[in-house]
Amino acid sequence: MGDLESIKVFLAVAEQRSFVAAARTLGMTPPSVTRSLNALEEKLGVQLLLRTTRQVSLTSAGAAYAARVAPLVQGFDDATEDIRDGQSQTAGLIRINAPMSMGERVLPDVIAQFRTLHPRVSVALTLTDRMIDIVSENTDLAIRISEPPKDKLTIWRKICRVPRLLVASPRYLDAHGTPETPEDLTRHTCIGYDSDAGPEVWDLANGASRRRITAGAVLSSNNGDLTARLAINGEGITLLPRFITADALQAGTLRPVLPDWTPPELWLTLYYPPYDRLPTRLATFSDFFETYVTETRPM
Amino acid sequence: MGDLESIKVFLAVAEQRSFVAAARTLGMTPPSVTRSLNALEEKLGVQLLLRTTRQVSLTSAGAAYAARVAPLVQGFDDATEDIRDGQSQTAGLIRINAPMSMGERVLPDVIAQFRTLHPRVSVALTLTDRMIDIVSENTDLAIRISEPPKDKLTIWRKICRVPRLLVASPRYLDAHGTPETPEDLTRHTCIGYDSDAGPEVWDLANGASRRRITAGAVLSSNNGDLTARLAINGEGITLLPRFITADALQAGTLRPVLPDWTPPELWLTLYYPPYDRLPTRLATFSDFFETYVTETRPM
DNA sequence: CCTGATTGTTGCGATATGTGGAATAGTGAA
DNA sequence: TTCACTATTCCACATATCGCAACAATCAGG
Repeated sequence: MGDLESIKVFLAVAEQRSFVAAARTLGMTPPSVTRSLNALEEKLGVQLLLRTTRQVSLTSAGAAYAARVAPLVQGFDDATEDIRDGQSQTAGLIRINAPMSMGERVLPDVIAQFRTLHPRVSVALTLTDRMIDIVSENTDLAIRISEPPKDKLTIWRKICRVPRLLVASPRYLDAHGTPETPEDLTRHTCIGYDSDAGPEVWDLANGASRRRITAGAVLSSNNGDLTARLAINGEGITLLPRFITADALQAGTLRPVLPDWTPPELWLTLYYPPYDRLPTRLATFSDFFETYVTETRPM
Repeated sequence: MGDLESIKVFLAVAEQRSFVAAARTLGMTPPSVTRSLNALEEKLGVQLLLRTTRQVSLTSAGAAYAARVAPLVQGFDDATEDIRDGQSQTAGLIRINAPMSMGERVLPDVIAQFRTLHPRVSVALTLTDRMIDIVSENTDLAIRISEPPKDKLTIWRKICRVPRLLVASPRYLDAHGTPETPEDLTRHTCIGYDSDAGPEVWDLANGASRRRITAGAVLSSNNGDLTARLAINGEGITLLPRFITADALQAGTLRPVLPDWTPPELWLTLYYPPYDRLPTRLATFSDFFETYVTETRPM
């Protein structure tokens, strides 16, 4: 018999001063109560109860032990109940990891709105642009912009497409000319995303036509906002998600380039650790995030 | 598997981030660790660990649970250790029950001296003149002046004889005359001890001669000090332990009566609850009490 | 004083539970 | 790709656990 269960039996007997009464309330048989208590007393090496066939009372050691362990048992029960609630209800901590570009733009508002809906949820937000090992980083949910799979032990969920377009600053285009065809890009400075997988490749499509351009030969960055700033400063042409360049396009500090040629689709994707079944709070947040990003604030 | 043990396994795995390492430190096999954790997670309905064959990490629920139950487990271990120490060493609480006459005279000094020798012992002292049911009164040790046995479930230990003698005040003796033989007592007011067993009987012996006198017909009390005061006030003759009347005899406010005739011996006796084996602190106190009462301050 | 009812304990047989060793699948490093 | 290591699963076996029934001890009531 487990220790904790023995202690619960002991507390029940100590409270009711009866073996059979304790057995009834615990749904056991009197013999089990006897054996459980014998085991506990033997384990402790201390006599806890004074038994007569007609009455049961505590030794002083038993009384001290009962007073001491009763709150601990209560603490276990509370912890069990809380963790169960936290699992079934949408409460508890969500550790989110996201790329910096999203962390600075959409996430503060997402989290604020979500927390007004679910006040019992806490959020711990870390920003990383590198793709992380989700399990070793202690993350419940990683937001990434990528083409879905990676390894087979993470679970992912596609949220929405992330439109991208080629952009450059008016000053740059005035100085170097506006490309008319993908082939023209080879004569331009193409600011690429700096990945350790090697230089970035832009696979552009226009209807059935496809062209492949290698970017980042002379200038690259591993951060979308930094890349955008370089482009605005007139350093070259780059390929970025629209939500990063939207403000600059609106302000006219960036202009679309080759608008008929579209790069491969990227997906806003949620990655989860290898849960067998997702905790409620993560599912709830994922749903909320999807509606937010597709309806409230489309990318 | 017991709950508490499962939790310990979980904590070991959470700390070492490895099943086999935890199995080693706990002296188990890896399969047992796996099963134990599966059982715990199933019981809680929550996934606590994210397992990959190469690394183990905590879910946020698991981290919260670990942080919460770790001090509780520590509390159990501490409680277990303390109660073991308290049993083997002379420490802990001793609940003593004594008659009022002793509580006011010898016990304060006994307890004070004992506690300077054993500072980790606490004493809870209750005074009752009635013989109590030791188990239902939550007492570890009852001090009584009586003829030993009562029922068969209590354990007793004779400490020493308690000499008694017949006494009366000089004023009473002057007024009513001094008895010369036990038979004279029948013409006197004999203050008896008020027990529900009926009127007190004085069995007096002088060598081979024996006389039986019934006392308490007109005046009785259930408290030795009160009886002594009545005698000092000249209400009659009474039979009391010497340690109660010693001061009055010294001061001359009481005088011995029929000094050649001695009543049956009473024994200072310690009664214990039906322990299978006596806790150390009770044995130590009993030994100390015996030496105190036979050597330091004989009755 | 005796009897009946209740309580805590023990013996025993059936069941279930847990155990360790070997085999398996998955993963990271060389 | 191979190799070493990890967590898991499978399976046979031993152990313990359980409930029922019988037993001893005690108290209440006649």
